[in-house]
Amino acid sequence: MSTHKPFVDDYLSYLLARSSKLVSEQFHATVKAAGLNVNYWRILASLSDGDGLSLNQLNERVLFNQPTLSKLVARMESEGLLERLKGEQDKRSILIYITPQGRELVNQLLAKAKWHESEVLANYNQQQQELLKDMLRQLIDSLES
Amino acid sequence: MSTHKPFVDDYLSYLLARSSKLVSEQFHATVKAAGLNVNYWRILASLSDGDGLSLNQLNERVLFNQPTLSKLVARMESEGLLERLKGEQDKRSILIYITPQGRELVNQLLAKAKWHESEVLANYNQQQQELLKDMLRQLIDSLES
DNA sequence: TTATAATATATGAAATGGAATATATATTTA
DNA sequence: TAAATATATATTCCATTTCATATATTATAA
Repeated sequence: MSTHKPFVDDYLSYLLARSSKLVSEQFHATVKAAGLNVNYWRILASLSDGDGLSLNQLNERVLFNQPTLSKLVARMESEGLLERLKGEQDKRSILIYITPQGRELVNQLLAKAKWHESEVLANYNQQQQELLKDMLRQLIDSLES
Repeated sequence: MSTHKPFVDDYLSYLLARSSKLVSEQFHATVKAAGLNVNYWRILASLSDGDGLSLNQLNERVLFNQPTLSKLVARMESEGLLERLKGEQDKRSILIYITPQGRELVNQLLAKAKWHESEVLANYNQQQQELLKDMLRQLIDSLES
């Protein structure tokens, strides 16, 4: 009998997809309990440290595709979580801001997200945690260019 | 001016989602060029090292949700890539096998996938590559239990 | 046993996502 | 500057996914 390691268990893309899904899905329960859908949460979290991004800039962070993000942002505006303002210099662009209501929601969740992360990483010491994140950031940088 | 690090750039779930998406999307062009859609590829890759899994078992690997996988598998059968057999011991279950045609497709892609992975990881030495994968595997294990 | 609960998969209606394209504005070129 | 090209966002239409539930089979309990 073969002790051959399954393809997917040694395939980086699979390991990333699987870990990503497992980590984020655990947190989804919390997100939904706060009355948000997951895409809304991703958008708000991406804007949380500085809004006024254009749709394009926001999309570079959240990696949806453009029509999807366009529709999501429109819905979120109609639900009072975001505000869209036409760009001053470039009138094609639309700049996206978090409303006070959206801010309140995301602030609650940011704290919970950090707490959840610390649970997920409880088995690693501080140095290992940084190492993992650094490797991922490096990977992302190399793929973006 | 603040040099504060954006929330998402230090948030594990985001780093995983982003790296996962970037890595897999790069490879999608190859998958599509082979005439496959991405979900088909994931399913075939997950079965490549041992088929005859039940729908449930397969779903534990691919992490779709059950109706989605059920429909995908049905379509893939109708397109000649998979075969579905009713389970012997448990007649509720359905066991999924790759057809010769599906096997041929996936074999081509498995080789290309490994090559792509080596490109993605070119900046890391062998030891770092194993370290990254080990950390991800550990993370997955801890989340599955 | 027979009734009850649990499990594996399938199905249908509604929501969502994506490809192609439209619209509006900006930039470049002749 | 006028025309052509490029860019940012929106919209339409269609395929796919999801939620809820149905069906079939198995396991458990009375």
